[in-house]
Amino acid sequence: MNKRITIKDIAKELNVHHSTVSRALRNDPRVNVSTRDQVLAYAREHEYQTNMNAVQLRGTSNNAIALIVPNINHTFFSDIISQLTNLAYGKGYVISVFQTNEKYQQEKEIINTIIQHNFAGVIVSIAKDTINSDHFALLGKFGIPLVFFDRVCSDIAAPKVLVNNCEITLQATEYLIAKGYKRIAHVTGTPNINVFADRQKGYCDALGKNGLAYSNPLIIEDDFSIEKGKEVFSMLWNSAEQPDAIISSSIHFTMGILLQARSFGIQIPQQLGIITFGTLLSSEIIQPQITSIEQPESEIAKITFELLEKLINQEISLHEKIERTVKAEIIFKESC
Amino acid sequence: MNKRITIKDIAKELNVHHSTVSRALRNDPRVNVSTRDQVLAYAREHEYQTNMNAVQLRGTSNNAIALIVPNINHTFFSDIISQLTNLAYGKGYVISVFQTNEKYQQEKEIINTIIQHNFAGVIVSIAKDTINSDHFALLGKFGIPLVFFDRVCSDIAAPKVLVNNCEITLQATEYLIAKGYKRIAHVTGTPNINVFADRQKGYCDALGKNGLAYSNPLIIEDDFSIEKGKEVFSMLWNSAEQPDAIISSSIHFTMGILLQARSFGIQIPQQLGIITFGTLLSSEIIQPQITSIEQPESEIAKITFELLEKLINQEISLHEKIERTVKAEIIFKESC
DNA sequence: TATATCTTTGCACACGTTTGTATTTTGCTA
DNA sequence: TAGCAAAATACAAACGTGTGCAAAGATATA
Repeated sequence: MNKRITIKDIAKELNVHHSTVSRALRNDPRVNVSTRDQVLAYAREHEYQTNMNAVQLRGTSNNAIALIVPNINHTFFSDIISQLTNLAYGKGYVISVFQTNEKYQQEKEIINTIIQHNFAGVIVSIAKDTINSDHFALLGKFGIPLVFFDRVCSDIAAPKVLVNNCEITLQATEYLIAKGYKRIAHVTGTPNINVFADRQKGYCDALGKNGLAYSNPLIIEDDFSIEKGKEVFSMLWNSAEQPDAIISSSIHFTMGILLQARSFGIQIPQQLGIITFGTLLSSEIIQPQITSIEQPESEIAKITFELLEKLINQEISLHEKIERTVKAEIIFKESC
Repeated sequence: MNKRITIKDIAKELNVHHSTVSRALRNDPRVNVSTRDQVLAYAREHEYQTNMNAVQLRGTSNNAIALIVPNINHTFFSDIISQLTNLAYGKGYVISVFQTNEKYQQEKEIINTIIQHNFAGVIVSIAKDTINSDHFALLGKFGIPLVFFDRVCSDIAAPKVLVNNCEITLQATEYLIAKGYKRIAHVTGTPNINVFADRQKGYCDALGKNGLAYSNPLIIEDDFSIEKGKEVFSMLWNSAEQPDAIISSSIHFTMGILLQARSFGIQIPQQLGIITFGTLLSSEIIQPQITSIEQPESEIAKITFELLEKLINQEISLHEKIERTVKAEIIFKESC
């Protein structure tokens, strides 16, 4: 394990001042071509690597972006992580991914870490637990650019990239109504999060518009898992308000519902209509094929990254109240 | 946007030397309790945050770990990322995730970035493209601890966490043979990678042991995708060597194969037996249920992290040639 | 009261880099 | 060849922390 070589080492070896070496490495025209070539050659030869901690300490630059998501291993998020990582790589940025596990406390500590490491910018989709938003305000105090996507904090001034959850859920619900379904259940997440609040609004609006009263027992808010999906479905199916259709906010829920419905011998779409948010690796593989609402992950990633970049380059300001809404799409299949 | 407050600011305000503040913040017993409390109070009040760049520049510590994977949005990897992130969080480390997209060039540049940022350690699963391993050797030269998992570099001295790919594929193949299948195809990845070389060896060994000659046309090496799966299956099925069973190294391949087989009206398991590596969100959902080989992601993550931690704490050395092999498991279902 | 011991604080330097300014060297012109 | 501008290099300070060592102050011991 050789000690790492520094700019000063090169300077000493070549009998020049280390400032000259610094300039040479950055191709400053002020340094003589021959000495520059000498420096570059020596640096390459001895595998010189910039010490970014020193660079960043001076405050000159920082190419690290932090990405905070509730769960890395949910398709929606891992797709976006993947896309963002590639976008960032292309622009010379490095992305660090953080996972909150839906916990407010973790989110808070992560924000502290980000401030301490002086990240150039932050991209966030907030945790379910998150009620207080002081930690995001803190980022602002330290002048660290911030962009929200999907799950946002309404009371923080920062660009937001949203999905048209309300609208698309309204459309999906009306589609079910048009198909003749009457007792439509909505299985979703906590309305503390804009995403699920919006979907619930769309759902309720659709029912209202079509003269169907919505009854609380048909709205279920819970944590996403296949097991919960099974439980929830059993409960719904055996209740007085037995639904004839379900809109599910999570593919995990949907899996559980499908499995349980199958074990009950329920015919889809005849006895039960289903529309789900999200998708499997290949949705075609499931019989019957499920009508789903697909979110444009790569578009979200692209817009989000562009906004953060503009924020970093000060082309836009945190206080401009920018909101971009991208359109989800209903993929019509056989489940309703 | 307030300028960020530093240790010196606190010192000036409280009329003490900044070294005293530094010690106070780290709970050094050498500093008087009352001054320490004063410092802590002031720091909390004014939202002081350590500047990690300065700390790391001094070389005292670094709590950032880099994780390099070929693809973030493959279940196997996103599961491991998720697990590792949680483990690291619990121990006060921060994990940065990098994605190579299976490209050698990107992997190389990522390694440079890691060296430049002085990461405390690196966890890697290498890209398909990677032939040369000099960049990993470079990490060693800079004294940065390194652990490989799953896809490893055999010629680099670093701990490796492996899956018993050869053994489990042998078992799976023999299982198919025992079930009466005779022309077993193997659809897999490039043998440049140990993972796929091992699986191929297990497959060939099983055939050999059971007096079945293996013919090249039944071994397909390609990049993973559903489309490729479809193509490959069409090709196989229409070839002279039409297989009666397939072992697939990728769930993407398997999806393609299943879809194509279904469109051909092929009966599973009667006309075609299938065993696949990997799993869907819920494998039960597919009819018939597919016999699969499941890898213990959380165990891999756990062992990998423990090894890296020991390396960082110098409890073990890079040259100890540590190899841990974890066991995959065949989940028997209806597809053969 | 003088001396020894312990507690608390201050001082100065180091980490590696960048950058404004001063200084030296070079090349050119009169 | 003196003089001067231009080119090249050197110097020094700064970023924010941590730490060995010295110094000062407080307390205890003889």
